[in-house]
Amino acid sequence: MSRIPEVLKEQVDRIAEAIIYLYTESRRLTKDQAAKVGLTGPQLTVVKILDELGDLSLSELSDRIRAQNSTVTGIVDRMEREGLVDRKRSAEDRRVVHIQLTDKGQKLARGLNFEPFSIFRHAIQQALEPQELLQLLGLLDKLAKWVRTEVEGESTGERTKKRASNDDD
Amino acid sequence: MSRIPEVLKEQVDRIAEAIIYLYTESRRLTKDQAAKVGLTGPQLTVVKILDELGDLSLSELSDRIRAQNSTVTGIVDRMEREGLVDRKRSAEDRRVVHIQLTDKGQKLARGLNFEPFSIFRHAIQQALEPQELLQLLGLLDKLAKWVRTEVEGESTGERTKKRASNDDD
DNA sequence: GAAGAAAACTTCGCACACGAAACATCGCCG
DNA sequence: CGGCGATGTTTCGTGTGCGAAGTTTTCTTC
Repeated sequence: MSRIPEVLKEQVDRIAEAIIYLYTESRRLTKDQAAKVGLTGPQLTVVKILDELGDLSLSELSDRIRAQNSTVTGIVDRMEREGLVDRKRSAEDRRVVHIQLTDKGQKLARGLNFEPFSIFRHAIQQALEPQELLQLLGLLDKLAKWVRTEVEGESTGERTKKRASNDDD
Repeated sequence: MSRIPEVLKEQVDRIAEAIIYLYTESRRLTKDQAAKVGLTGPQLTVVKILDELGDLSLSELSDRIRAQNSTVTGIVDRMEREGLVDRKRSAEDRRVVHIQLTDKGQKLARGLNFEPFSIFRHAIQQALEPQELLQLLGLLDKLAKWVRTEVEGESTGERTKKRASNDDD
């Protein structure tokens, strides 16, 4: 069961710390950048995704940004209020709502020269050698895969419904 | 400027994705676990930290959990309401508020057999060989260090005041 | 030792973020 | 056709999470 000597416990903690640090700091900086063009962090992400992929249903959007539908409803509400996106009922399935960028939203998206979490991406590129980069990717993939199977297998029959169809993201 | 061939752009994105995935999924699971004992995610973290380190001022607590004072004020408010912690004005410096676990809070903390982000820690231990673990730590430290200097150097004189005193965490 | 800067908290307003419940629509099965 | 479970979205209540402004206390500096 325990492949890892007790001595490495501290290292495990430091890895966790580092990931938490990288994530929170990146989010904070993304938010700052977004604020300069009048957006919030999540709104910036939505604008970029819609510009890249075209219209999406609210559920598809939720999957993309790893949030619940109820969360995204709120984000879209505020973006609609600002005239950045429109809601369009689907003709084929009238339960579905398609979210689309307005002209204003699209213009905004294309005028941006940064991505969400860009500090993060910069760090990866600037701080690491190509070979290290690939190493890191391999290790993180291994971790992510382990978590994925654990999460989907573990739950006692409940709570597994969502987030089961992530193949390529 | 760009040490990285264009080909690796996709790998960079995948690294970012992986970290975001690991963080958000861990947080979600931590929250689920905490809910079983009537706590929220951040509350679980606070309880564990206070049990481990003893009383802390609100600012020290903020640093530990990487949140702003105004956020922690709210968390402590609700925990105080639930009788998990007490606020004590410091005698030496009457601006300072010490947060301490109540008996109830301490009993709760010690009854828990899991840590915040424990899925995460498990993944690190179970999915990786000791040697990979050290490799990963090295790479993440490198990234974190780069971000740290970038963040503290970059800003045009503003917004750097906070978060300058992290040496060992 | 008093004016003013600085530090520690709190308050306020806003934007996520989630789960549970409500609602509308679709699909199927008889 | 008509029920009826499943699916897509919204609503609601609660809990973060942040920055700006406000309050109290301490520190500085003259």
